[in-house]
Amino acid sequence: MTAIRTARDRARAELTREIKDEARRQLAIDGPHRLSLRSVARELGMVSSALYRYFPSRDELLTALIIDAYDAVGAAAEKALARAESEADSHLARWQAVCHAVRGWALKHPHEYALIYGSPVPGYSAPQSTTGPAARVGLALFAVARDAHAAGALRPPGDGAHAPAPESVLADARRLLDRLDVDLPEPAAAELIAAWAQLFGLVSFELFGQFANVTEARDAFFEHAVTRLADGVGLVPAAPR
Amino acid sequence: MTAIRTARDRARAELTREIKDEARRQLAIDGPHRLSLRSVARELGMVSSALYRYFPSRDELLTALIIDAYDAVGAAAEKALARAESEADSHLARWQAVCHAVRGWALKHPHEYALIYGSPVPGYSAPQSTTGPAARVGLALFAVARDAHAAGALRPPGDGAHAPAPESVLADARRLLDRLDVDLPEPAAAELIAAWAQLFGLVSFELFGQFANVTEARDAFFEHAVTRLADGVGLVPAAPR
DNA sequence: TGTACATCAGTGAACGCGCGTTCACTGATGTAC
DNA sequence: TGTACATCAGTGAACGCGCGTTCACTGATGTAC
Repeated sequence: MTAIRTARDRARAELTREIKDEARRQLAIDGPHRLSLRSVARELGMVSSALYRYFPSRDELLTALIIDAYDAVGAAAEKALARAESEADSHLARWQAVCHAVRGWALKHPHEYALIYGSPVPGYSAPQSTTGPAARVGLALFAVARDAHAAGALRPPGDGAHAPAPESVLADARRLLDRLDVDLPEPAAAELIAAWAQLFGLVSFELFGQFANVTEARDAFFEHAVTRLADGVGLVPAAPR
Repeated sequence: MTAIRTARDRARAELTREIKDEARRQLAIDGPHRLSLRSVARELGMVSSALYRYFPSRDELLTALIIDAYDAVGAAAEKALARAESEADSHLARWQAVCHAVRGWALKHPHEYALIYGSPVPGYSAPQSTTGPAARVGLALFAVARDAHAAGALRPPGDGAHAPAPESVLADARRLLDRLDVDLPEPAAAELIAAWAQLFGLVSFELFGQFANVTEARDAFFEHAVTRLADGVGLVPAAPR
């Protein structure tokens, strides 16, 4: 039923994929705003109007690419996490693995990264359908913290001397924890949200050229910065024994 | 000589400004890639070819806007710092003042912010002339740390239990400190570079919509995150007495 | 202070381009009986 | 298994649009003597 499809269905799925692949290829060269249905069609040897059998408009094609990009970076993060878990790495190592996966994917797909974490495409507002895929990286980070907490490897809140988060911030954290059904102290969740945003600050600055003339040891810098982020969240450097 | 200009010169300066103002206005509505010389000219009641007396190409106009934007956010940061200094605020308060100025400017000028901290404009690589203005916010942050260090209000490196930065990262920090002629421990400079990038990660996530459904207490969240960043750099919460 | 010439701002027409989207159509594939 | 009809993919032409940039031009402003 659902497994065996007609020839038409298979052809349709394949062509949909080819259209997106070609669009991605052009994205990687020209950036999102030069992506045109006509040139995608041209490259595929079709007439431009034929694409309308697959995507009702240019914006819908862009949306599909955005969702795919979120899914790709999310999958990379999840895969890195799964590998680190299976290798029984420390919680810190898992955190680092997720962060490195994000950066690695970004360096490999700079234009797709820019599409989702750069300026929003003008006149275009991301539809609801993107929010699920967009959450995956954040969820991977939450999973690391949750597991560390469950294992007693998360520094308890109030341990450091730093200022506590105000109540309104903790309330946001609580709402999020409830929605995700994750067990984590609220202060840690608040730090994690900040770390999540800051992780992408590091990646974006590197990718968008802000580090030119500032940092050359990019790998080492990122590794160190990410370790410090983990520290801020409360992941202790080595598992306690 | 340089002060008194001919009528032609004054008219030229004024029109150059008006062109940029109108371009900025369109930027704020449509985003950078829809910015067209023709529509700017139209709005100013000129013929499109007339703009070529002022900017040799569309890209040059964009470059001018980019430089102006860097200068604007840099000036906002510097002004906030100067005010905090004159009010003899604590070093932490100065840090917060600079960060808030950046966020405030960004919220007020989202498209200009996206122009400089969002995706690089495709096919366009920022010329050398942008690097000076682009550095101003970072320099303001460095100034805060430098003054704190001079006043003995910077936590000495190695004080916390966190992992030290690797040598390659410290070397980058040293080169930067030399170039800027700033006296600061290398580890602190390394943390500061990371904090600088992370600050923009926070602002970008807020501005580009990643915080939707995550954080509602935006002001409090930012304030707290920025205080934690200062902590990471070594700015002690209150001036010691 | 006046004149002759050089510089510059702005015009209007044109070139050549690519774009998104619509629409009536043909021919192939799928479905119901 | 065969036929009649419905569905769908892809075509080709067309609509209407806006864009960056060039160029020869006119008329105003500035400069040198």
